[in-house]
Amino acid sequence: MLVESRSNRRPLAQELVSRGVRMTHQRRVLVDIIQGADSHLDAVELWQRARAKDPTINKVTVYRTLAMLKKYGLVDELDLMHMEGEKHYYEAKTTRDHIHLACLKCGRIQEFESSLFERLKGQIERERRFRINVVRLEAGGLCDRCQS
Amino acid sequence: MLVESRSNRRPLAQELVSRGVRMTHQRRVLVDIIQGADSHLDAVELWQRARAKDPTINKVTVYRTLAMLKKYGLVDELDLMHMEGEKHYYEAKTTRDHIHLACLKCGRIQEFESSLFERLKGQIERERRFRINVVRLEAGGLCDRCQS
DNA sequence: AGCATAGGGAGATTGATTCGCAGTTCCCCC
DNA sequence: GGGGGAACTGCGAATCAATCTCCCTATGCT
Repeated sequence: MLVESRSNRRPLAQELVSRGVRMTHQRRVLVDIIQGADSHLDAVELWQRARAKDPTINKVTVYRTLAMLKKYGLVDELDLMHMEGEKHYYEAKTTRDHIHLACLKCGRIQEFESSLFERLKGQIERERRFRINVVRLEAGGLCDRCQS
Repeated sequence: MLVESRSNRRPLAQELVSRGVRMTHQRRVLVDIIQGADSHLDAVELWQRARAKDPTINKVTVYRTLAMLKKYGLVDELDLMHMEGEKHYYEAKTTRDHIHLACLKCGRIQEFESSLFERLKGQIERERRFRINVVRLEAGGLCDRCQS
């Protein structure tokens, strides 16, 4: 894991170039989609959107690019409680970790930030001397709209 | 991936019967293994241990039993940061949720409990009116032994 | 522009999990 | 202490995401 702190929302493409990563046409297309996405994308959805811009982009390239972004700590990989199959979802990493709340009834995904979460991470690092690289907190249940 | 043994609940088999679930020979074998396990088991490991007791038990039955236990909220499903492949790990649900810390270097899994975690869950339920059924918090990084 | 090499395309492959169906077992009730 | 019948299991095949291999192409440096 080559995770380093990253300034807030600098374009991913620019970020990669500054780290000496070769910027290919395919990577630029993929990275732009991830950054501009309105929702959490899985690999196949990402592939389909990429093909709309460039029909030659291969699914394997999508996986390779995602693995590369993960390696540099530029995306987070989510399971979203495996609500549909075992696929993974991806989002551009933000400066602050957040929690994903998955409604098991309607499928809506909410995000939640909390200073308690930050304190909890600090407690883990202190009490266990564990250096956290990546953390994932997901909750499954019923959202406000789906109760009663 | 060693974990303290968890007999802090009544036997799973008994729990299932009291819920009106049919107790078959296969389920008894599987549930006993899960309950007595010294580590987090994946489906195939569980299957192999079950076959040692009853060679006819089929892998599919393992998956079906795990799905059933999940449905009743009697086991937790873990990803352990997908350290080796995409398989899932299972543990009998304990009375208190805990965090899994996965060392990305040596593979050791530690468990961590915290009242901050409980407070965080409470905050989510209050502020978002979200009823949490199941929650999973995993952190990947370097354990104390693997630093420096 | 030319070169060395990292990156990409295509199809086959793996590995975990699920499906369809036929045969079997548990367990409620007499 | 047997049915009866729904629930469960075994088995082989199917699915689905993700990965590998082989070979060709394009990027970034000079």
